[in-house]
Amino acid sequence: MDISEVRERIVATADELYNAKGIQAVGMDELRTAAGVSLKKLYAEFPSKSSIVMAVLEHRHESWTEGLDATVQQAGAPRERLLAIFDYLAGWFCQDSFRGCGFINSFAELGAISPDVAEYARKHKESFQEYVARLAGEAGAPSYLAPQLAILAEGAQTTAAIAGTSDAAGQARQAAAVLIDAALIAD
Amino acid sequence: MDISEVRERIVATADELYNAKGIQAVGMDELRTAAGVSLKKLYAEFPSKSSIVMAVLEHRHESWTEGLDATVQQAGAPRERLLAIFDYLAGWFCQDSFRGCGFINSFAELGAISPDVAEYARKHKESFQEYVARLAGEAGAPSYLAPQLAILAEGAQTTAAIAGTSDAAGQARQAAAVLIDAALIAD
DNA sequence: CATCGTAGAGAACGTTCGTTCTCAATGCAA
DNA sequence: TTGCATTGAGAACGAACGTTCTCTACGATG
Repeated sequence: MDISEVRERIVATADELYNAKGIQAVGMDELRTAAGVSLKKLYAEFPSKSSIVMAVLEHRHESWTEGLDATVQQAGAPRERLLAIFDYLAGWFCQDSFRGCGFINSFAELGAISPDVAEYARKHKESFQEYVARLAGEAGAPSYLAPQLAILAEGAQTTAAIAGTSDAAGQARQAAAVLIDAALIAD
Repeated sequence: MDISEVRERIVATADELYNAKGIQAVGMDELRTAAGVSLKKLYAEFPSKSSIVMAVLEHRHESWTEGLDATVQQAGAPRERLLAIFDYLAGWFCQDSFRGCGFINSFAELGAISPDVAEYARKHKESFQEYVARLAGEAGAPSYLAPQLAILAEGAQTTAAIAGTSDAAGQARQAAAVLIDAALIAD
Protein backbone atom coordinates (compact mmCIF):
# COMPACT_ATOMS: atom_id res chain seq x y z
CA MET A 1 0.00 0.00 0.00
CA ASP A 2 1.26 3.40 -0.95
CA ILE A 3 2.44 5.53 1.90
CA SER A 4 0.36 8.54 0.90
CA GLU A 5 -2.62 6.25 0.48
CA VAL A 6 -2.29 5.32 4.13
CA ARG A 7 -2.16 8.97 5.06
CA GLU A 8 -5.28 9.72 3.10
CA ARG A 9 -7.16 6.85 4.62
CA ILE A 10 -6.21 7.90 8.11
CA VAL A 11 -7.24 11.48 7.49
CA ALA A 12 -10.50 10.54 5.81
CA THR A 13 -11.40 8.13 8.59
CA ALA A 14 -10.45 10.64 11.26
CA ASP A 15 -12.55 13.27 9.54
CA GLU A 16 -15.61 11.02 9.64
CA LEU A 17 -15.11 9.93 13.22
CA TYR A 18 -14.28 13.39 14.55
CA ASN A 19 -17.29 14.78 12.78
CA ALA A 20 -19.60 12.09 14.09
CA LYS A 21 -18.43 11.99 17.71
CA GLY A 22 -16.26 15.01 18.34
CA ILE A 23 -12.50 15.06 18.36
CA GLN A 24 -11.87 14.39 22.01
CA ALA A 25 -14.31 11.49 22.08
CA VAL A 26 -12.36 9.54 19.46
CA GLY A 27 -9.25 7.80 20.71
CA MET A 28 -6.27 6.74 18.71
CA ASP A 29 -7.23 3.10 19.09
CA GLU A 30 -10.68 3.67 17.67
CA LEU A 31 -9.17 5.56 14.78
CA ARG A 32 -6.61 2.82 14.26
CA THR A 33 -9.30 0.16 14.11
CA ALA A 34 -11.60 2.14 11.83
CA ALA A 35 -8.81 3.05 9.44
CA GLY A 36 -7.47 -0.49 9.47
CA VAL A 37 -3.88 0.45 10.11
CA SER A 38 -1.51 -0.48 12.86
CA LEU A 39 -0.61 1.93 15.62
CA LYS A 40 2.92 1.80 14.33
CA LYS A 41 1.83 3.00 10.89
CA LEU A 42 -0.34 5.64 12.47
CA TYR A 43 2.56 7.08 14.41
CA ALA A 44 4.87 6.66 11.45
CA GLU A 45 2.61 8.97 9.46
CA PHE A 46 1.71 11.42 12.20
CA PRO A 47 3.77 12.31 15.24
CA SER A 48 0.75 12.96 17.44
CA LYS A 49 -3.01 13.17 17.58
CA SER A 50 -2.90 16.94 17.30
CA SER A 51 -1.08 16.65 13.99
CA ILE A 52 -3.88 14.39 12.76
CA VAL A 53 -6.39 16.99 13.87
CA MET A 54 -4.58 19.65 11.88
CA ALA A 55 -4.45 17.36 8.83
CA VAL A 56 -8.18 16.78 9.18
CA LEU A 57 -8.80 20.52 9.29
CA GLU A 58 -6.79 20.94 6.09
CA HIS A 59 -8.76 18.12 4.53
CA ARG A 60 -12.02 19.73 5.54
CA HIS A 61 -10.93 23.06 4.19
CA GLU A 62 -10.18 21.53 0.79
CA SER A 63 -13.45 19.60 0.70
CA TRP A 64 -15.43 22.67 1.64
CA THR A 65 -13.67 24.95 -0.81
CA GLU A 66 -13.94 22.55 -3.70
CA GLY A 67 -17.53 21.56 -3.01
CA LEU A 68 -18.68 25.12 -2.58
CA ASP A 69 -16.89 26.39 -5.65
CA ALA A 70 -18.23 23.54 -7.76
CA THR A 71 -21.79 24.49 -6.88
CA VAL A 72 -21.12 28.18 -7.40
CA GLN A 73 -19.56 27.54 -10.78
CA GLN A 74 -22.72 25.84 -11.97
CA ALA A 75 -24.68 29.02 -11.38
CA GLY A 76 -24.78 31.62 -14.08
CA ALA A 77 -25.21 35.26 -13.25
CA PRO A 78 -23.31 36.85 -10.34
CA ARG A 79 -26.48 37.19 -8.28
CA GLU A 80 -27.25 33.49 -8.70
CA ARG A 81 -23.67 32.62 -7.82
CA LEU A 82 -24.08 34.34 -4.49
CA LEU A 83 -27.31 32.47 -3.86
CA ALA A 84 -25.66 29.21 -4.88
CA ILE A 85 -23.73 29.35 -1.61
CA PHE A 86 -26.98 28.53 0.13
CA ASP A 87 -27.84 25.79 -2.32
CA TYR A 88 -24.58 24.18 -1.41
CA LEU A 89 -25.50 24.46 2.26
CA ALA A 90 -28.91 22.94 1.57
CA GLY A 91 -27.36 19.87 0.01
CA TRP A 92 -24.91 19.54 2.85
CA PHE A 93 -27.52 19.88 5.59
CA CYS A 94 -29.52 17.02 4.12
CA GLN A 95 -26.68 14.55 4.46
CA ASP A 96 -27.03 12.10 7.32
CA SER A 97 -23.49 12.80 8.39
CA PHE A 98 -24.09 16.53 8.77
CA ARG A 99 -23.40 17.62 12.30
CA GLY A 100 -22.51 21.26 11.81
CA CYS A 101 -19.49 23.06 10.50
CA GLY A 102 -16.36 21.16 11.39
CA PHE A 103 -14.44 24.34 12.00
CA ILE A 104 -17.01 25.81 14.34
CA ASN A 105 -17.12 22.49 16.15
CA SER A 106 -13.37 22.07 16.44
CA PHE A 107 -13.04 25.69 17.52
CA ALA A 108 -15.65 25.15 20.20
CA GLU A 109 -14.01 21.97 21.36
CA LEU A 110 -10.33 22.84 21.18
CA GLY A 111 -10.01 26.51 20.30
CA ALA A 112 -9.47 27.55 23.89
CA ILE A 113 -6.69 25.06 24.56
CA SER A 114 -5.12 24.72 21.12
CA PRO A 115 -3.90 27.91 19.46
CA ASP A 116 -3.25 25.99 16.25
CA VAL A 117 -6.86 24.85 15.98
CA ALA A 118 -8.16 28.32 16.81
CA GLU A 119 -5.88 29.89 14.25
CA TYR A 120 -6.82 27.43 11.53
CA ALA A 121 -10.52 27.92 12.15
CA ARG A 122 -10.03 31.66 11.98
CA LYS A 123 -8.16 31.42 8.70
CA HIS A 124 -10.77 29.13 7.21
CA LYS A 125 -13.57 31.54 8.04
CA GLU A 126 -11.48 34.40 6.79
CA SER A 127 -10.99 32.65 3.46
CA PHE A 128 -14.74 32.10 3.21
CA GLN A 129 -15.31 35.78 3.87
CA GLU A 130 -12.88 36.62 1.10
CA TYR A 131 -14.56 34.17 -1.26
CA VAL A 132 -17.96 35.72 -0.65
CA ALA A 133 -16.46 39.17 -1.03
CA ARG A 134 -15.07 38.20 -4.42
CA LEU A 135 -18.45 36.91 -5.59
CA ALA A 136 -20.17 39.99 -4.24
CA GLY A 137 -17.65 42.19 -5.98
CA GLU A 138 -18.32 40.42 -9.26
CA ALA A 139 -21.99 41.14 -8.75
CA GLY A 140 -21.17 44.81 -8.35
CA ALA A 141 -22.39 44.92 -4.77
CA PRO A 142 -21.08 47.31 -2.11
CA SER A 143 -18.53 45.91 0.28
CA TYR A 144 -20.90 45.61 3.24
CA LEU A 145 -22.91 42.86 1.51
CA ALA A 146 -20.35 40.07 1.76
CA PRO A 147 -20.07 40.00 5.56
CA GLN A 148 -23.84 40.00 5.80
CA LEU A 149 -24.13 36.97 3.54
CA ALA A 150 -21.29 35.21 5.32
CA ILE A 151 -23.04 35.72 8.66
CA LEU A 152 -26.20 34.25 7.18
CA ALA A 153 -24.26 31.21 6.00
CA GLU A 154 -22.66 30.73 9.42
CA GLY A 155 -25.96 31.08 11.17
CA ALA A 156 -27.60 28.59 8.85
CA GLN A 157 -24.92 26.04 9.67
CA THR A 158 -25.31 26.21 13.43
CA THR A 159 -29.07 26.48 13.26
CA ALA A 160 -29.36 23.43 11.02
CA ALA A 161 -26.92 21.46 13.14
CA ILE A 162 -28.59 22.08 16.47
CA ALA A 163 -32.17 21.97 15.24
CA GLY A 164 -31.44 18.85 13.22
CA THR A 165 -33.34 20.13 10.21
CA SER A 166 -32.28 21.64 6.91
CA ASP A 167 -34.84 24.45 6.96
CA ALA A 168 -32.23 27.07 7.75
CA ALA A 169 -30.65 26.80 4.30
CA GLY A 170 -33.79 27.92 2.51
CA GLN A 171 -34.54 30.60 5.08
CA ALA A 172 -31.02 31.97 4.78
CA ARG A 173 -31.26 31.84 1.00
CA GLN A 174 -34.39 33.95 0.98
CA ALA A 175 -32.84 36.44 3.37
CA ALA A 176 -29.76 36.56 1.18
CA ALA A 177 -31.86 37.35 -1.87
CA VAL A 178 -33.42 40.29 -0.05
CA LEU A 179 -30.05 41.58 1.11
CA ILE A 180 -28.50 41.20 -2.32
CA ASP A 181 -31.30 43.02 -4.07
CA ALA A 182 -31.31 45.79 -1.51
CA ALA A 183 -27.55 46.20 -1.84
CA LEU A 184 -27.64 46.22 -5.62
CA ILE A 185 -30.41 48.81 -5.71
CA ALA A 186 -28.73 51.05 -3.17
CA ASP A 187 -25.46 50.95 -4.99
CA MET B 1 -22.68 28.93 54.19
CA ASP B 2 -26.11 28.32 52.77
CA ILE B 3 -26.50 25.15 50.79
CA SER B 4 -28.02 26.85 47.76
CA GLU B 5 -25.27 29.44 47.93
CA VAL B 6 -22.76 26.64 47.46
CA ARG B 7 -24.71 25.37 44.49
CA GLU B 8 -24.77 28.78 42.91
CA ARG B 9 -21.08 29.30 43.42
CA ILE B 10 -20.27 25.95 41.89
CA VAL B 11 -22.48 26.60 38.88
CA ALA B 12 -21.20 30.14 38.37
CA THR B 13 -17.59 28.99 38.61
CA ALA B 14 -18.21 26.05 36.30
CA ASP B 15 -19.88 28.35 33.82
CA GLU B 16 -16.84 30.61 33.71
CA LEU B 17 -14.34 27.78 33.47
CA TYR B 18 -16.29 25.79 30.91
CA ASN B 19 -16.71 28.90 28.83
CA ALA B 20 -13.05 29.81 29.02
CA LYS B 21 -11.52 26.38 28.43
CA GLY B 22 -14.22 24.09 27.18
CA ILE B 23 -16.12 21.57 29.27
CA GLN B 24 -13.92 18.55 28.76
CA ALA B 25 -10.77 20.51 29.49
CA VAL B 26 -11.91 21.42 33.00
CA GLY B 27 -11.57 18.65 35.57
CA MET B 28 -13.48 18.32 38.79
CA ASP B 29 -10.40 19.17 40.78
CA GLU B 30 -9.87 22.43 38.96
CA LEU B 31 -13.51 23.31 39.47
CA ARG B 32 -13.25 22.37 43.14
CA THR B 33 -10.24 24.63 43.65
CA ALA B 34 -11.70 27.55 41.72
CA ALA B 35 -15.03 27.35 43.51
CA GLY B 36 -13.35 26.94 46.87
CA VAL B 37 -15.37 23.94 47.97
CA SER B 38 -14.37 20.47 48.96
CA LEU B 39 -14.85 17.52 46.68
CA LYS B 40 -17.26 16.15 49.26
CA LYS B 41 -19.46 19.24 49.03
CA LEU B 42 -19.21 19.16 45.27
CA TYR B 43 -20.50 15.62 45.11
CA ALA B 44 -23.03 16.31 47.81
CA GLU B 45 -24.56 18.97 45.57
CA PHE B 46 -24.18 17.21 42.24
CA PRO B 47 -24.07 13.47 41.62
CA SER B 48 -21.77 13.78 38.62
CA LYS B 49 -19.98 16.12 36.29
CA SER B 50 -22.68 15.76 33.68
CA SER B 51 -25.27 17.03 36.16
CA ILE B 52 -23.09 20.09 36.69
CA VAL B 53 -22.95 20.57 32.95
CA MET B 54 -26.72 20.50 32.75
CA ALA B 55 -26.98 22.96 35.64
CA VAL B 56 -24.55 25.25 33.83
CA LEU B 57 -26.68 25.07 30.70
CA GLU B 58 -29.75 26.06 32.71
CA HIS B 59 -27.77 28.90 34.25
CA ARG B 60 -26.67 30.07 30.84
CA HIS B 61 -30.18 29.92 29.52
CA GLU B 62 -31.45 32.13 32.32
CA SER B 63 -28.59 34.62 31.95
CA TRP B 64 -29.13 34.83 28.22
CA THR B 65 -32.89 35.16 28.42
CA GLU B 66 -32.79 37.80 31.14
CA GLY B 67 -29.97 39.80 29.57
CA LEU B 68 -31.52 39.77 26.15
CA ASP B 69 -34.97 40.67 27.36
CA ALA B 70 -33.61 43.51 29.50
CA THR B 71 -31.99 45.07 26.45
CA VAL B 72 -35.05 44.53 24.30
CA GLN B 73 -37.32 46.07 26.91
CA GLN B 74 -35.28 49.27 26.82
CA ALA B 75 -36.08 49.69 23.15
CA GLY B 76 -39.26 51.43 22.18
CA ALA B 77 -41.00 50.61 18.94
CA PRO B 78 -41.36 47.00 17.77
CA ARG B 79 -38.87 47.52 14.97
CA GLU B 80 -36.26 48.83 17.42
CA ARG B 81 -36.97 45.94 19.75
CA LEU B 82 -36.04 43.51 17.00
CA LEU B 83 -32.85 45.42 16.34
CA ALA B 84 -32.09 45.53 20.06
CA ILE B 85 -31.27 41.83 19.81
CA PHE B 86 -28.15 42.79 17.93
CA ASP B 87 -27.29 45.55 20.37
CA TYR B 88 -27.31 42.93 23.07
CA LEU B 89 -25.00 40.81 20.98
CA ALA B 90 -22.67 43.76 20.43
CA GLY B 91 -22.28 44.31 24.14
CA TRP B 92 -21.69 40.62 24.72
CA PHE B 93 -19.08 40.29 21.97
CA CYS B 94 -17.02 43.08 23.49
CA GLN B 95 -16.58 41.29 26.79
CA ASP B 96 -13.19 39.72 27.33
CA SER B 97 -14.80 36.50 28.42
CA PHE B 98 -16.76 36.12 25.18
CA ARG B 99 -15.85 32.91 23.50
CA GLY B 100 -18.95 32.18 21.47
CA CYS B 101 -22.39 30.91 22.33
CA GLY B 102 -22.17 28.44 25.18
CA PHE B 103 -24.88 26.28 23.68
CA ILE B 104 -23.27 26.06 20.29
CA ASN B 105 -20.00 25.25 22.01
CA SER B 106 -21.41 22.61 24.31
CA PHE B 107 -23.35 21.10 21.44
CA ALA B 108 -20.20 20.93 19.37
CA GLU B 109 -18.25 19.41 22.20
CA LEU B 110 -20.73 16.99 23.72
CA GLY B 111 -23.82 16.93 21.51
CA ALA B 112 -22.76 13.79 19.72
CA ILE B 113 -22.11 11.79 22.86
CA SER B 114 -24.60 13.34 25.28
CA PRO B 115 -28.25 13.33 24.23
CA ASP B 116 -29.09 15.53 27.21
CA VAL B 117 -26.72 18.27 26.10
CA ALA B 118 -27.91 18.05 22.51
CA GLU B 119 -31.52 18.23 23.58
CA TYR B 120 -30.96 21.19 25.89
CA ALA B 121 -29.11 23.12 23.20
CA ARG B 122 -31.92 22.42 20.79
CA LYS B 123 -34.54 23.63 23.24
CA HIS B 124 -32.56 26.76 24.01
CA LYS B 125 -32.31 27.67 20.35
CA GLU B 126 -35.95 26.84 19.88
CA SER B 127 -36.90 29.20 22.68
CA PHE B 128 -34.83 31.94 21.07
CA GLN B 129 -36.61 31.33 17.78
CA GLU B 130 -39.94 31.68 19.57
CA TYR B 131 -38.79 34.84 21.29
CA VAL B 132 -37.80 36.43 18.01
CA ALA B 133 -41.03 35.26 16.46
CA ARG B 134 -42.99 36.98 19.21
CA LEU B 135 -41.12 40.25 18.70
CA ALA B 136 -41.56 39.99 14.95
CA GLY B 137 -45.24 39.30 15.40
CA GLU B 138 -45.59 42.40 17.55
CA ALA B 139 -43.95 44.35 14.76
CA GLY B 140 -46.56 43.04 12.35
CA ALA B 141 -44.02 41.17 10.25
CA PRO B 142 -44.76 38.04 8.25
CA SER B 143 -43.75 34.76 9.84
CA TYR B 144 -40.72 34.20 7.61
CA LEU B 145 -38.87 37.16 9.14
CA ALA B 146 -38.16 35.68 12.56
CA PRO B 147 -36.10 32.68 11.36
CA GLN B 148 -34.10 35.00 9.14
CA LEU B 149 -33.22 37.27 12.05
CA ALA B 150 -32.46 34.31 14.29
CA ILE B 151 -30.06 32.95 11.69
CA LEU B 152 -28.36 36.33 11.54
CA ALA B 153 -27.97 36.31 15.32
CA GLU B 154 -26.52 32.79 15.30
CA GLY B 155 -24.12 33.64 12.52
CA ALA B 156 -22.98 36.77 14.28
CA GLN B 157 -22.15 34.75 17.38
CA THR B 158 -19.97 32.20 15.63
CA THR B 159 -18.37 34.79 13.38
CA ALA B 160 -17.48 37.03 16.30
CA ALA B 161 -16.19 34.12 18.34
CA ILE B 162 -13.89 32.69 15.69
CA ALA B 163 -12.74 36.00 14.21
CA GLY B 164 -12.16 37.41 17.67
CA THR B 165 -13.77 40.69 16.80
CA SER B 166 -17.15 42.24 17.52
CA ASP B 167 -17.74 43.52 13.98
CA ALA B 168 -20.31 40.87 13.22
CA ALA B 169 -22.85 42.40 15.59
CA GLY B 170 -23.04 45.63 13.66
CA GLN B 171 -23.00 43.87 10.32
CA ALA B 172 -25.82 41.59 11.39
CA ARG B 173 -27.74 44.54 12.76
CA GLN B 174 -27.60 46.36 9.45
CA ALA B 175 -28.66 43.23 7.60
CA ALA B 176 -31.50 42.78 10.06
CA ALA B 177 -32.70 46.31 9.43
CA VAL B 178 -32.85 45.61 5.70
CA LEU B 179 -34.72 42.35 6.22
CA ILE B 180 -37.17 43.91 8.66
CA ASP B 181 -37.98 46.83 6.38
CA ALA B 182 -38.36 44.55 3.38
CA ALA B 183 -40.67 42.27 5.30
CA LEU B 184 -42.78 45.11 6.64
CA ILE B 185 -43.17 46.67 3.21
CA ALA B 186 -44.03 43.39 1.58
CA ASP B 187 -46.60 42.62 4.20
C1' DC C 1 -13.79 17.31 79.78
C1' DA C 2 -15.31 13.56 76.92
C1' DT C 3 -17.74 12.09 72.90
C1' DC C 4 -19.68 12.08 68.73
C1' DG C 5 -21.01 13.70 64.20
C1' DT C 6 -19.34 16.51 60.49
C1' DA C 7 -16.50 18.45 57.08
C1' DG C 8 -12.23 19.39 54.68
C1' DA C 9 -8.02 17.87 52.43
C1' DG C 10 -6.34 14.98 49.58
C1' DA C 11 -4.98 10.01 48.90
C1' DA C 12 -6.65 6.23 46.38
C1' DC C 13 -9.11 3.64 42.80
C1' DG C 14 -10.50 2.23 38.37
C1' DT C 15 -10.69 3.72 33.82
C1' DT C 16 -9.30 5.88 29.67
C1' DC C 17 -6.16 8.12 26.79
C1' DG C 18 -1.93 9.20 24.05
C1' DT C 19 2.24 7.21 23.20
C1' DT C 20 5.93 3.76 23.27
C1' DC C 21 7.72 -0.86 23.54
C1' DT C 22 7.86 -5.92 22.97
C1' DC C 23 7.76 -9.82 20.41
C1' DA C 24 6.46 -13.00 17.21
C1' DA C 25 5.49 -13.54 12.30
C1' DT C 26 6.64 -12.47 7.65
C1' DG C 27 9.22 -11.60 3.53
C1' DC C 28 13.49 -11.31 1.34
C1' DA C 29 18.44 -11.92 0.34
C1' DA C 30 22.41 -14.91 0.11
C1' DT D 1 18.02 -23.04 4.78
C1' DT D 2 19.77 -19.24 7.50
C1' DG D 3 19.94 -14.61 8.89
C1' DC D 4 18.11 -10.09 8.90
C1' DA D 5 15.05 -6.22 8.48
C1' DT D 6 10.23 -4.95 8.68
C1' DT D 7 5.71 -5.21 10.14
C1' DG D 8 1.39 -5.90 12.77
C1' DA D 9 -0.96 -6.86 17.05
C1' DG D 10 -1.40 -5.57 21.22
C1' DA D 11 0.76 -5.17 25.90
C1' DA D 12 2.71 -1.68 28.69
C1' DC D 13 3.46 2.89 30.54
C1' DG D 14 2.61 7.33 32.57
C1' DA D 15 -0.62 10.83 33.00
C1' DA D 16 -5.18 12.59 33.71
C1' DC D 17 -9.82 12.06 34.64
C1' DG D 18 -14.26 11.18 37.44
C1' DT D 19 -15.44 9.31 41.57
C1' DT D 20 -14.97 7.34 46.22
C1' DC D 21 -12.64 6.59 50.54
C1' DT D 22 -9.74 7.60 54.58
C1' DC D 23 -8.15 10.16 58.11
C1' DT D 24 -7.67 14.06 60.70
C1' DA D 25 -9.37 18.28 62.94
C1' DC D 26 -12.94 20.71 64.70
C1' DG D 27 -17.19 22.14 67.06
C1' DA D 28 -21.36 21.24 69.42
C1' DT D 29 -23.61 18.77 73.17
C1' DG D 30 -24.02 16.20 77.58
